[in-house]
Amino acid sequence: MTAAKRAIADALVASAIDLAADELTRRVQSTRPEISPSTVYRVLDEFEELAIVEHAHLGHGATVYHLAGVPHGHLVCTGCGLSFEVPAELFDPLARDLLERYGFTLDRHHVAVAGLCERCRARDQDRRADPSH
Amino acid sequence: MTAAKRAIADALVASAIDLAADELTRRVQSTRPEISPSTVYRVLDEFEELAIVEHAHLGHGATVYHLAGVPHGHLVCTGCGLSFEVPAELFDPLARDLLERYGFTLDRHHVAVAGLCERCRARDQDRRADPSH
DNA sequence: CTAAGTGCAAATAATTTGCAACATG
DNA sequence: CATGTTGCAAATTATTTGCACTTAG
Repeated sequence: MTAAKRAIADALVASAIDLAADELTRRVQSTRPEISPSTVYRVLDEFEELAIVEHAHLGHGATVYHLAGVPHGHLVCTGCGLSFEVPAELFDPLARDLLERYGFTLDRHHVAVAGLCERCRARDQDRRADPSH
Repeated sequence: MTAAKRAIADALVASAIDLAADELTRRVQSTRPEISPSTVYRVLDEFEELAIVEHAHLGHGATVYHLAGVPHGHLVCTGCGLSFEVPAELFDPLARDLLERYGFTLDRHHVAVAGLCERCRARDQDRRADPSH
C-alpha cells in the first residue's frame, strides 16, 4: 500500500461522519499537502470497488463517502442543509415493499431522503401563520 | 408572461417524464433556439417558488424537474442508470416513522432512492454465481 | 417609460482525464 | 526494471452570475 492510500484510509477512519471528497482532501492535505484531489477521487473509487468505502448523494450537495460496515441512511433538511445519519433498518419495510411491488432492491446505505428537520418545520409553520408574507 | 416562460412551461407540460435542465433546454431550443440555458435555470427557479414545478436529485446525475401536482418518488438503478417513478404514497409509512422518531418531515415528491432494478439484480447474481470473476 | 426579464460570456464547483514523473514490489 | 500510482494541469459537466440590452405592462 502506498503513502497516499494510507493517508486517505487514515482520514476516513478518523472521521466520525460522512465526508465530501473536498473535505476529505483538505484533511489528508493537512498531513500530506502533496496529495492531490484527483488521487483522492481515484483512491476512493478503488476503495469502493474493494467494498471498503461507500458513498451517498445528499441532495444537490457533493457526494459523501464513509467507511463501509456501518450501514446507515441519511435525512437531509432542505431548510438548513444539515444532514442526519439514521440506522439503515429504518428503511427495511420500504425495502420489502419496493422488492415486492417493483422487484427493486433498495440500497439501504445509499439512501438520502429530503425533507425538513424539526426546527425548520417549526419555522416554516410560523412563517405561514404570520400575516407578514 | 414572456415568450421564454411560455416556451418552458409548454415543454414541461408536453413531457411525460422528469427532465434535466439540459434536456429541457434542448427541447425548448428546438422551437426557440435563442432561449439560453441560464434562462431555463432562472425560470425553473421561479416556477419552483410559485410551486408550479418541483425538482429531485437522482443519484449523481443532474437535477430533474417536473410539474407539481403529480407527487411521485423515484427509484434509481445504480446498475443501468435508469430511474422509475413510483407513487408518493409508497413512502407514507416511512414518512410517519421519520416524523415520530426524528421529527423529520419527509418531502415525498423529492425522494429518490438508489438500488438495483430487477434486471440488474439478476445480472448481478449471475455474475456472483459465475466462477469467471 | 421603467422595472423585470433575457442572452451571452465568463465564473464556479465537483469531478474526470491525459500524461509524464515516480515509487513499489 | 515493469507496472501500477501519483501530481499537475487541462478538460468536462452542471449550474450560477455579471452585465448590457430588450421587452412587457
